[in-house]
Amino acid sequence: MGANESDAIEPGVDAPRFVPLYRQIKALITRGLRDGTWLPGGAIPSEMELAARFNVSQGTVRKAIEELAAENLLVRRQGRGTFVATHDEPRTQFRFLRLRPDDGVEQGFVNRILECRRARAPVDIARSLALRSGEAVILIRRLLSLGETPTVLDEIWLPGRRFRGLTTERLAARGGPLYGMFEREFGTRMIGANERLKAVAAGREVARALQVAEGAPLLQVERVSFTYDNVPVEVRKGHYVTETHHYATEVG
Amino acid sequence: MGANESDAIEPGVDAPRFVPLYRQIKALITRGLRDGTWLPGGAIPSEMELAARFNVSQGTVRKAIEELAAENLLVRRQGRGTFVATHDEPRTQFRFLRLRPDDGVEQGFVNRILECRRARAPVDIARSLALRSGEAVILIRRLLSLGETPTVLDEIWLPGRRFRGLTTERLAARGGPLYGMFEREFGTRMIGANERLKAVAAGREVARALQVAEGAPLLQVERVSFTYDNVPVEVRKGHYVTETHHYATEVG
DNA sequence: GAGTGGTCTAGACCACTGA
DNA sequence: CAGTGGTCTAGACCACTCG
Repeated sequence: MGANESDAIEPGVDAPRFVPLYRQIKALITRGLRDGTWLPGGAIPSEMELAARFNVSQGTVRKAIEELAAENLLVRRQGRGTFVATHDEPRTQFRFLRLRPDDGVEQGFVNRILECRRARAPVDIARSLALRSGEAVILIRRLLSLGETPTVLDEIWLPGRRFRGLTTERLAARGGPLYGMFEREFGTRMIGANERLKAVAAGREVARALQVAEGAPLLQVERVSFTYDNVPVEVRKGHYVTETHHYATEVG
Repeated sequence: MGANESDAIEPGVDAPRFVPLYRQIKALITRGLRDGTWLPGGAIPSEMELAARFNVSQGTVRKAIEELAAENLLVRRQGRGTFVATHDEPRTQFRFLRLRPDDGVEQGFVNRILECRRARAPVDIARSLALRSGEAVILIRRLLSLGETPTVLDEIWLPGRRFRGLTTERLAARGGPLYGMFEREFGTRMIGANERLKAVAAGREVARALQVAEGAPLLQVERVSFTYDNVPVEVRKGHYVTETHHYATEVG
């Protein structure tokens, strides 16, 4: 007998002996998403059509799509179709910026780009992005303000290859959320991220940028974001002022 | 045909015009969990038996169970059965205490009860617990340490009715996680919680208890936990030392 | 009314566990 | 080997959207 010809799932450390059909279908759909066959905001083919195309039953396609919808890669809308999730929706943005006003009255952030330049990856960034130390990266520094109040100072590291051509001008030209622009202009869609939070005392530089006293308590947020197949594509080091805001999350 | 006899779903503000069968089955199973018909760690009846009991197909029961498993109320184990989730498992504890060592080397916390007494609910606690201001509550103060290093100072508020008879002695007698004891001894299982995080400067009392300098940055964590049907049953105000640890979470 | 996703059923067979 | 959950199929019908 030949070797296992499944190329849908990479073997990993513990090669599973059995891969259900719907997982293979899921991998095929994921590939279409990654490749840009179907674009963010657009519809994918109907269940019936995918079932015919892959030569499986509708129920099998459905199970694959249900998992992708649970992972926020797809959005199902009864009567209309199944759509590729996009960052150009307020709901999605809320999921990625967890800072909320204590009094519940939402206000929009104003985004100011302080800097955007090419650099060589320091060791820690390189490790997080699965690059070699010294490889080309892009560094963005930006400030989010509420009205006149600086609130979030971010330092964003991106792999140079994937974001070639990203400049301050392009960032300034495009308002709106960064992740929306990344998926439109660079074909890189952020799927999720891991965050590590600490309370720290404001250093001199950060304190000045955020207009707080040196030594003031700040929420430090380190994020590693990934795209399809858990490939890391962004490191973000943020400092949040939590005087009138809090970081909201759910556990359980 | 008679009127719709479903008493499984409460109408809510927007009474849904259509409630699928599997949701009604889900509500019936949830009731059994809430009532203690099936206890944490124990098995619920098999899919076939539930299908027969409720007079629906196995597939419908399966869909109800799948949702409950996705919400971490049930745990499915192929070949063995479906079990009621319990806090007496390390996996579950990790989900509720998000503090992790920076270097990845896990260490167990030592739990010391500083105080446990009856009190009257302040306004904010009362509101969070859906009590009237001044109603009986239990206040626990406790310290989690890593070796000799105090790391987490918690102030825990519980509704007096539900936790009648909870004393320092009972807390001390039972080691292990609080939530495990709550579900065993008081029949109240914590399902999930919302947390609000801020960076704050240590006040005098807190600084002394955590052996840090007054004004040192601390991670303040305010938690409201709920049991079945989203009923709030605990308010927790914590201060975390994040010198060598971080709060880990996922976004997306 | 045509087309989409959503529900429900019935049955066959597979993967896994434990006695 | 019996019993459990897991997969896959096929078909019927329902709820919803939109032209």
